[in-house]
Amino acid sequence: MTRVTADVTFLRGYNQALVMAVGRTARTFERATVVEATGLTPQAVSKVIARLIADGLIRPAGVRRPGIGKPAVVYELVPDSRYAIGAHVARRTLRLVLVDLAGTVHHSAISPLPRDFTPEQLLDALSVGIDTMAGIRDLQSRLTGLGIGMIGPLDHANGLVRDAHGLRHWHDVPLREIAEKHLGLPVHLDKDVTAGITAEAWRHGATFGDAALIMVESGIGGGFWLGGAAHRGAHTNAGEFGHTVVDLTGPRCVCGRHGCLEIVHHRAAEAGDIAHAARVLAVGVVNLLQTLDLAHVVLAGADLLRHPQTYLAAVTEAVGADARRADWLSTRVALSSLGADVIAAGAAIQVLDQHYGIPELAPI
Amino acid sequence: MTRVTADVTFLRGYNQALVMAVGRTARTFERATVVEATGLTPQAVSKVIARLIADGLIRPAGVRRPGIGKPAVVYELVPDSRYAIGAHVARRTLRLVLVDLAGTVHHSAISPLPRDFTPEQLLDALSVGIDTMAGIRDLQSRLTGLGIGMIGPLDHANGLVRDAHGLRHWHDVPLREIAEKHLGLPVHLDKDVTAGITAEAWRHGATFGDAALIMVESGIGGGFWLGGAAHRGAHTNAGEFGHTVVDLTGPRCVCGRHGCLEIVHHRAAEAGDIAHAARVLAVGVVNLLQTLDLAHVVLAGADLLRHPQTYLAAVTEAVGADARRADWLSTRVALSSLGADVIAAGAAIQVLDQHYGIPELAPI
DNA sequence: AAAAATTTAGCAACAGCGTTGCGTAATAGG
DNA sequence: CCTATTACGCAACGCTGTTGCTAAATTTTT
Repeated sequence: MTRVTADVTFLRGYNQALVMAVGRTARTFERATVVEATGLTPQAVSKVIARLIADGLIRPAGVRRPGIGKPAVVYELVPDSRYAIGAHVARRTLRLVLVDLAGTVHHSAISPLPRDFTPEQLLDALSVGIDTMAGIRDLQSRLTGLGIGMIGPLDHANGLVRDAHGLRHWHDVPLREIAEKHLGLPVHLDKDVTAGITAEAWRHGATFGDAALIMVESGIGGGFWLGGAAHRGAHTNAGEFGHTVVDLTGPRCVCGRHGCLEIVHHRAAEAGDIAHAARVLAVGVVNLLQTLDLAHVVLAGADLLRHPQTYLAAVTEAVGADARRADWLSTRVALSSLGADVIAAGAAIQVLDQHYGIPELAPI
Repeated sequence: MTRVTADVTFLRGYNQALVMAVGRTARTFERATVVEATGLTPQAVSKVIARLIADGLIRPAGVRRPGIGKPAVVYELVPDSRYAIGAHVARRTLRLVLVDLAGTVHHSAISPLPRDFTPEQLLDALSVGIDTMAGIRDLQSRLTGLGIGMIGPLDHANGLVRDAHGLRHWHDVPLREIAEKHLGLPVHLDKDVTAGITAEAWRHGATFGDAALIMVESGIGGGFWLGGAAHRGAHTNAGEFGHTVVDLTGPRCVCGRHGCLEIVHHRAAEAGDIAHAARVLAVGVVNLLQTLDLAHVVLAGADLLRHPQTYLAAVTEAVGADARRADWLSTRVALSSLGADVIAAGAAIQVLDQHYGIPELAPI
């Protein structure tokens, strides 16, 4: 939840979220751990911990004997105290996952969607899937909401699907509103790639720096994590990374320009030369690094994950080979740790993040 | 100043900065203006205003009679209550500007730097220039510091120049530290383009969304303003926008890759075809928009400003012509409102921003 | 000219945050 | 059994923005 002004209730939520962040990152922790990580006074941490225990979000988990002196109480996150469901809506499939407060994926299910499905058909599919998942455990009171990650363009702030590429019935659909009404759950809507990078950032913890998720799946998109938050751009349209020109004299792309990364990559892949396709993608990735100076690059997407090692090798090699990249310019390249679940899991995590993540201030 | 934990002193500084932001944006304002803009209660605004008046940062400026009822007190920023000096260090020149709290440039002076100047030579040039500027007015107590914007690579957080392109004597120079010692002023060091976009953001006020400053001057660089803050990347190396590949089969660039935006643009400009060069740059700008979805693009740099209308027209046309860009995807393209002063002014503004801008929280 | 209505300003009490000072509990070692 | 050490938390405090209410300054109405 973003807000403009800061009052004492903001302090409460903010410092509480700091402690939760420690709890997610470390399996167990004690008061001193939090004191060191945050700079809060021990007394303040005690108060925050008491509140979190009262909410059931963390719990004592034994003691640590420091050799001499009173033993320190060890705490741990209670992963199953809160859940969220995430949905990855693609052109022909719906993937649903159940994620707990620790960011662990508990169930994952994929189901087909009708060709050119309508909003109503999606809602029905969501409804069925959610009921199944919620029924597996008794989640009633612990389910915080549904996150939906899907292809854009869309308007994240207003929960509006503007004009999903290649889906005829999706023009200016107020999906968040109608889904909340239909499902009786809080709903959060975002672009697929943005949801994906959120999953990676949440799971890696606070030390996760600026990063991008590169997704190759029908098209090529990018999700960005910059300055400790997802970057969506001025109109929730950031990430159309596939439609950046890398070959001025290249073939014409569906978007009207020539030599877009997507079409050049697609031609190579179509011709069966995956290694070449991967090298083309790698050029685009290095372009991103030059522009944004990222600490992490995460590779994902169905088409990419069919040849994971080819792509990983090509991108790693291109990043490392760039002559301008000095030793202090380190960038870690990796395959998504969540595989095909990354988008859906990220969508779920965005819901958890709204409640238990660091609250943001949106100055005026 | 970034900090991890939030306490009441953070609230104080934060809400105070909100009021200052209103004061900078609007020429005059009253209590009700701030209440509406921030959501604070009138009583809270009164307290903040009282503190700011005590510090001499704002002052009453008459009354407004609302027709009926007690007249409202009108306030205004006191621009000359604080100053900062900004330096733009280029390969052969040093530009110094004096900027007041409102972001207005009062003096601007350019002086030559020796070929392959050393840190000592720069410090001497800075020293002379600063003494001159500080002598013009009696700034002693009102001078908040010196901001330096220069070519990279550098380490913003530690004030370290790593390896400035084309300057032999600039390897791992702790410029901030030695400059503070030599000049007796707080010093802030950043990349030129990042300083530049900060100037634009500060002057446009809070409604300024995600934006980029495109600078064409010997090389091509980009400064980014994303999510309400400057984006520097993981190693203060963001902005090497000129070294993104736009032509896979293009000529070899100094950086080792083929078909970088910079070399392709340079070849066109060298051949005298500025219109073509501008169109090449425009392709790069649209690439940025696809990736980052920006609300503003600001054009700057000595080479670009020699043909301002040619570049402005080419970029505006390319942004508008992109078939994928629907009507809701509006991006404003403009020339820098500060002209050649933009980098130096931005460096100065970064100093002012540290004191009177919105404080940031850096969670763990 | 006096009263009413309206708008703005600010004093005083309050709730809630993290901080500080200091006393208490729990352990190991002598 | 005493001491040193470590961890914990109550109570008072200073600070924030908020709330309730009164006072001040002006125009409009009577």
